[in-house]
Amino acid sequence: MEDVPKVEIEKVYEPKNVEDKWNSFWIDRNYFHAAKSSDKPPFTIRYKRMKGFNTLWVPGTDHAGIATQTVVERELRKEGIQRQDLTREEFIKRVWEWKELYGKRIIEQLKKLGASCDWSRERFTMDEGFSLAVKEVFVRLYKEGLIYRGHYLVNWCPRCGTALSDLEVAREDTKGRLYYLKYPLIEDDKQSGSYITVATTRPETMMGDTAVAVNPKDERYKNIIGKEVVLPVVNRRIPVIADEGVDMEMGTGALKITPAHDFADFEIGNKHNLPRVQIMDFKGVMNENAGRYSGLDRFKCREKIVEDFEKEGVLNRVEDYSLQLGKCYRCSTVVEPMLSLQWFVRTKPLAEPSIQAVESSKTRIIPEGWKNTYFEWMRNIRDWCISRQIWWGHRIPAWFCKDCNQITVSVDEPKACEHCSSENIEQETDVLDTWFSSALWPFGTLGWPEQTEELKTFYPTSVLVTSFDILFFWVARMMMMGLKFMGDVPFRDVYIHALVRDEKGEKMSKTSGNVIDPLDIMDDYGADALRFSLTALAAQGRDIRLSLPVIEGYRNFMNKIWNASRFVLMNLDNVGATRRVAPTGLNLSTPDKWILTKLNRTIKEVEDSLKLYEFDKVARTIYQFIWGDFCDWYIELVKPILNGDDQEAKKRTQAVLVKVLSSALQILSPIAPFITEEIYQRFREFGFGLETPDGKEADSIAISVYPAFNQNEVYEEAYGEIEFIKQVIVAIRNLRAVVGIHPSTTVKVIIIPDDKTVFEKIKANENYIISLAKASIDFSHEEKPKKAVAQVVEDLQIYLPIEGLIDVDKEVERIKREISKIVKDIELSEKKLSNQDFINRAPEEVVEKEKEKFEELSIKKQKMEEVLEKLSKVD
RNA sequence: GAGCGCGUAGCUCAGGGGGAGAGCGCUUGCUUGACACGCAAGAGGUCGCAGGUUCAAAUCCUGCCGUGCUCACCA
Repeated sequence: MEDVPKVEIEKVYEPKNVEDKWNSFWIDRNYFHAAKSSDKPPFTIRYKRMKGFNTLWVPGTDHAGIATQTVVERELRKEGIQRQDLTREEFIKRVWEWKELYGKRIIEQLKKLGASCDWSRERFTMDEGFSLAVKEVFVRLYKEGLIYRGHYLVNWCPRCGTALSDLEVAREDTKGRLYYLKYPLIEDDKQSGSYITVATTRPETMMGDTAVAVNPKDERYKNIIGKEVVLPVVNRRIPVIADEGVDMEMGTGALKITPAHDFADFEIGNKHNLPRVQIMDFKGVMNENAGRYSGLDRFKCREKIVEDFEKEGVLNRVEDYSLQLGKCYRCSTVVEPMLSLQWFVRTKPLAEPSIQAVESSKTRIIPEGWKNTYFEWMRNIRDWCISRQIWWGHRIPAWFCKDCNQITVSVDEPKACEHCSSENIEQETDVLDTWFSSALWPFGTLGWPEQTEELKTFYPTSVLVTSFDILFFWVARMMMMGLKFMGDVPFRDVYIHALVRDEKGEKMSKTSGNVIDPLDIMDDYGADALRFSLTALAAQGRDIRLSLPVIEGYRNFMNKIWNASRFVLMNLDNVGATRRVAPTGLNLSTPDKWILTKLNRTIKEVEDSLKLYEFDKVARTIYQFIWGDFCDWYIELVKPILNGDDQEAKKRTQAVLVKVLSSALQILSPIAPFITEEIYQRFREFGFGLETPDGKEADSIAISVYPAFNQNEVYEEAYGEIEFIKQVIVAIRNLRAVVGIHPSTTVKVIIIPDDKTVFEKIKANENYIISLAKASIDFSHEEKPKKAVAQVVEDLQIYLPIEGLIDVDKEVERIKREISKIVKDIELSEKKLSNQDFINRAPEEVVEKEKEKFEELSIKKQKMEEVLEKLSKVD
């Protein structure tokens, strides 16, 4: 007792005391810094680093154009300032100031989580270098004709005051109304008194109608094709045209055409050369083309016009109608299709190679199910509107000439128009879609357009880990740009991880206020507990429901690891002697062999699962090994040795303990880096350092060599033996519980083995049974006990004699229940074995296994019946 | 409308043609020389419903019911 080492370790693991310390330790030591070039293949994450790869994780953020501008504008408004009160430069300065203050949240979260990014390479899409790449890409695409400018109908957010891409419009189920409007028919140049009725959800757009379309096959309208109707309110005459695209079943079969405010109508308008009448301005307010409604907001206008129509008899009827309304994904304002001059990317030529790359698995998408979603989008891709009418973002590098009206596109600011040499030029005020710049991330962050060493080393990257909701926004577009400008895919693997939802399964969002801030969780439970929870719940193809009880459970697991380590450390006396002893050469005990076998199988399973991105399996495997095998059994099996006098055995056990725990910590380290580092550093103080790839002692577990599966440490026989002994121990504990014996009382059990091998197996492990089941064993071959409860393990009968009274009836019931369970299984097994088809058609090993099972069950049944008979005789 | 996914213990979820699993919760007993954020022993399930394929189906197929998501210009 005197030489118990002076180990001072807290009973409960406190993440707060260690996490920040190790984070700055890792970063100061440059452990996450990637070599510019290396002969080692690159990959990300801690696991690969421990496997000796040159790893790089580039951290960074995009500038979130519209969202950020919106927030900053709101801040300014609190000061009574409108954006327009400032110059563009002043405003952008304000955005940068805001970004410096609040834009670090994500980075903070990442750092706190212990993300092993190379922080010296942190990038921001608005950085100078990255901006250069953006301009370069724009210019090249423009020169190739893949970017064009034109007057088209685009999705317009009247609140944000900018065009949006198709992806930035969210469709939402909305309750609306279907209004039936009567348009008077013109005959012989005057109103005939008859009408044609059209149905619309947007009656206010009628002022922009330039035709009514019907299906040429529609008998109802055949005779009025080519005639005219007169639009109420504006009194404009418009033709009735025929178009095959009109669905005769929908509405009235007559479709009002508003080319300037509806995408489908725009197409029909083009086909028939219809004029486009724009009836509202960019704020959604009706303009002079709206006649007496001019100046009204579009929704107010609708109310008013419906009211008027009702009075004037234009309105035939109104029906409730549910529709999918497009809304701005940033502010939920109803999007308005608007005619305007915008910049577009011609996407088809870029999509083609991106489709092929995934078809040929040059890039793999994991889980595979997402491939279809990717293909679906890529194959139906439409041109991408990339111009935004905001200030925060990459200003489009195009200059308009006021003399010749031509455009000059250039990376550097031009002095004069390249067409007429006029110096009277002005830069485009629009900026680019944020995603246009994010699309360049994989090469833009590595120094492109310069051909840097980093590009050569790390492009194509190994893996992108991301969420499905930006599969199109980001992944698809990185694919297009990567293939276009680097001639190769941006990443080999795309791992689509689960979306984290709240405990009710709802998507977290700021508006519904159910966001759990990871920083808060880490504050309460530690970063490792959060990391482990997310890993354990990361089953492929399923979202994560994050709830506090789950995190608490894994916090407890961290504490368990802490205490197991505490136990091992407290038992490391004679440090010098056991230091760095490889357990393989020692005279190992059966439990030693058993735990080493388990360890190696665990390592193998973990690595196999990692390769398949099955992170949940990785977590479960490690959890089971550390808690279920190492703590519950190995430590318990070994306690008597550590407390005993056999010095040799003690040293051997210490060596195995350290070896197994170290390896377990290593495979856990990529998931729980903080606690494993803390424990590792304490082990180092005792002289148990791990090695780096070049054979030096590792200053950090994060750079130690990941343990490898070792076939020489797999001991089948010892493994089976301990598994058997475990069953015996559980059986005895069960008997104790049934009878209600106090845990501290030692009992005597009678074990009746049928053959010598079994007897020897028990005998050899008697000590373990004694200490783990608090039982002494009496091998009485002849005499079965008079008064006892019993259990059967395989062909082994275990009796616990009873001194006092037990409820014999209850015990008989219990055994009978157990027997009937066995009988059921036997019957099932028998049925199979007597089925000729089964014998003939099932694989041999399955039949063999079934026979063995039948044997086992039969023996067990027989033994149980003996026990029952015995018990029944007790009065 | 099209596509994808999910219905397994009270809850959260693994598994995935040949003996129903884990964590939490629950019951019972424990200040056990690492840990009560713990230890030990238990209870708990026609694997959504109905057909089909197969020697064998919780697992594969079809349909249905429920549920979630993504995409789509249908008035």
